[in-house]
Amino acid sequence: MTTAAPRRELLLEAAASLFAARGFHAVGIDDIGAAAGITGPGVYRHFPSKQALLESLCDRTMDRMLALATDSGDLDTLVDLHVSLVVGERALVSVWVREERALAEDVRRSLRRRMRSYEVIWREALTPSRPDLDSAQLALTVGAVLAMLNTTSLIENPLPATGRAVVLRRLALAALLT
Amino acid sequence: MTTAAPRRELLLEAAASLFAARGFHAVGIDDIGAAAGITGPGVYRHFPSKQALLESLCDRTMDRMLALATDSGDLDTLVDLHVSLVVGERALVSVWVREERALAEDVRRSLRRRMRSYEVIWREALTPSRPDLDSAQLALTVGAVLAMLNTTSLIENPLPATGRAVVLRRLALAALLT
DNA sequence: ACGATCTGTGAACGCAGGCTAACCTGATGC
DNA sequence: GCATCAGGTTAGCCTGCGTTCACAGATCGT
Repeated sequence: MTTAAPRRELLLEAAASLFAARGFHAVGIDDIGAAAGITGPGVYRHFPSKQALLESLCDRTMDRMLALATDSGDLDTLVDLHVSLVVGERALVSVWVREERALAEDVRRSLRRRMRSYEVIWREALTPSRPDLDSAQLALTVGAVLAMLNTTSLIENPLPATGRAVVLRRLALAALLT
Repeated sequence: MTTAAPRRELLLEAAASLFAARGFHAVGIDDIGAAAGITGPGVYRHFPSKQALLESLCDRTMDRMLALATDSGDLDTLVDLHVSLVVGERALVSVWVREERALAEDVRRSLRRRMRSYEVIWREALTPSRPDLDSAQLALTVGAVLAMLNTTSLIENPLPATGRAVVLRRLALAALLT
């Protein structure tokens, strides 16, 4: 399964699950190293700082989201892909959602810009279905639905992944199109 | 307006807006004191620790939510009241949503228990309208919709409060009832 | 008058935790 | 065979920041 994963990747995975479970500030460098099989300072052979680790994770999340967006045009598959991302990569998404603030200002701006362009794609996909909404209402609608899907990554629920996906997809489409 | 507010209250308001704007860990005791008109250590005349400040804020938020829930029975007014809380007390809600993790374990458990009882009220109000959902689906639906409303407190949008409330109300009802 | 209490101040303490320094080692290339 | 380097290790530095301490004015009951 995780055979012969390069150390750098191990560190990212370890950081993702630790940050998701306990939060950025509550996790020490030593914890991250230990979870990847080395000691704390060893981490600095692969990343220049603890923040850089968080940056890589958030960047990666955003990369995946934007990749989804370029793949497909209509709203339906947009929702589908986003839901599958959120359900499939819970740790990554929840870290991005909750710890974005711990990033340096410039990195945050860059991330927000990319997020904004993602939202624009959603708005454009939604616009034809909702001529009743002005642009501010459209923006709030898309923002709220995306927030719902994203923060769902940290809700605990007995449903298996496929069940979650079905419910979320229905919720999102109902909110967007009703 | 804020004439003759007792210092303790000033501190809570200052902490709320600072935590909301910059995050718990990025705000120092000195900042909080300064925003309330005193120096850092003076805060300890009113609160035993920085965490206690956060606890008070989260407790207060939860108090308000539970107060709403007991006031009214049917889903429609439940949504209405929650939306008006979220729109009216953005700082309080966003602090609770994002900084809950910084709390001590026992306080968190207590808060979660109260939140859970709030969600149960929502589920009971929703159940008659949705006989098609089993209990896990119901729980996820309610959790997702509440998460949407709550996290909306940190979305920036040109719409005025009333406009926001209208959109959010429609989104929530659509997601819940469709 | 006058202690007591409440609320505020400046100075300093303690310590957690991110990061650096110095050293070690096995693989690799020439 | 030996220099080099990637990738570890342990020990320790150092800064920020939450918190405590000793003290100073008000305000107040008696």
